[in-house]
Amino acid sequence: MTEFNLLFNALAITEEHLKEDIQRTGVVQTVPKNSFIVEQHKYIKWLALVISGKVRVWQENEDRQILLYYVHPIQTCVLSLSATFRDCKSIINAKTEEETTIIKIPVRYVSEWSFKYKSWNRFTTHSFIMSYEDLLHSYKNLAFNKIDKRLLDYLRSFAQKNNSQSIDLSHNQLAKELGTTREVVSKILKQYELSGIVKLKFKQIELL
Amino acid sequence: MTEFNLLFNALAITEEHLKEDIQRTGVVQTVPKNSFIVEQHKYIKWLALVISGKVRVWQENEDRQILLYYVHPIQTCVLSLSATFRDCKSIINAKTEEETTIIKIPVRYVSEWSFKYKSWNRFTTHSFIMSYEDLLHSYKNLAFNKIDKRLLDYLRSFAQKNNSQSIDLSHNQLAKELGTTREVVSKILKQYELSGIVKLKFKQIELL
DNA sequence: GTAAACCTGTACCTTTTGTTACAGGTCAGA
DNA sequence: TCTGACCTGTAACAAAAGGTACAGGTTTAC
Repeated sequence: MTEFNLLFNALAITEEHLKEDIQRTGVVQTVPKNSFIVEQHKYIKWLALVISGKVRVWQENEDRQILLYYVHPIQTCVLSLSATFRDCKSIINAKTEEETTIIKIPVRYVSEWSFKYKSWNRFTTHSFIMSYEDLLHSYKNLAFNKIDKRLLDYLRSFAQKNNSQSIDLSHNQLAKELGTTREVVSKILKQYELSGIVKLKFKQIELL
Repeated sequence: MTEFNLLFNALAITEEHLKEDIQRTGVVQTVPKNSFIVEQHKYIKWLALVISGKVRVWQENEDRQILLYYVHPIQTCVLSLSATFRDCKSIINAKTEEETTIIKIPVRYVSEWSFKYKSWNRFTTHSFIMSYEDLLHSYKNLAFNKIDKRLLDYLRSFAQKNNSQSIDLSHNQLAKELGTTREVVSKILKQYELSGIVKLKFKQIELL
């Protein structure tokens, strides 16, 4: 099955004209691990739809960074979506975490289609809503929870998403996801290990 | 000018059919100060468009709360917008801060129109984008800045929005906007007063 | 097989933020 | 004018989070 067909199926796209439009204007591209898809302060020219692989989206300061979300198949980075509706610079970074295949669509079509094709309208709207609610949850989490809880939450949701009880991340990586520092993560994890909640290995954390 | 016409002007709505639809299905309502427009965990049945007045939107925990944003004329609470696309319970609270006139639109029309009418599509999309970016800024702010800076930022943007150098809020109210406690706000403000950045009065802070 | 790069653990200290407790000020309404 | 509700200031303390420093483990690439 072609990448395009995968996309059409996943988004429940039935309109033949939309299919044609996407196939005519979209570009299939496979990018290696650790490539930037979107870079802070740069203009967004394409909407990237992830077909396979994984993309990490985050914000950064001088010395810290914080995860916003991951883009999995078949999703799009809602921020490039938003940029498509008014030409603007990116306020986030997005980088592949593994080899990733995307379909790139020039931004100017994205809003045009949202009025022209019902399924595209549904897709963009739905993406916005989901992303907004995700961000809202993150915001609430950040505002009200201490890092020990945020860390455990992160580990659990990571485990759930990957359908495995072990998390293959270094303390440093975890710190960056949560916007804190390595030492803090090490300390908390050690606490959790002493409480019998996790088991620590090299670059791996096992949830018990 | 009627409330409806105010709305049509502000949103640049030209389609006569859309105007008719809005007038037929919308309900103009003036609600007193401190009324709930949306309540956490309750179903959202209407999309409220603020015509005049001001609505505060926030999230809360057991003992804390944090401001999300204010809805001013002519805007809508993007969360009720998102709720309209899939029947769901509210995850936020919204309350009038002064007497407020709204136009309520039953949720089922909102998504329908976004495909039917170009200007409505533009309006909903635009609302989403703006709100998303606002929230993203808040998130970054919360993640990377200490409360003293967040407080000062808040005061300055408040002053700017109200076009006045004095902020008529108690320390307690400020604490709730920022998700912290009254004592912390008092201490920081006193620091700023000693540094000559603000002047403190009863229920009023003047930016110098 | 070895160096360089990265990972983990931990002790100690500092800064930031929150808590408790209390004293006194301001204001609106009875 | 008195009262109760709310506001402000502040000290002393506690908890949370971050920073510094260092010791030693693991992995990868040459």
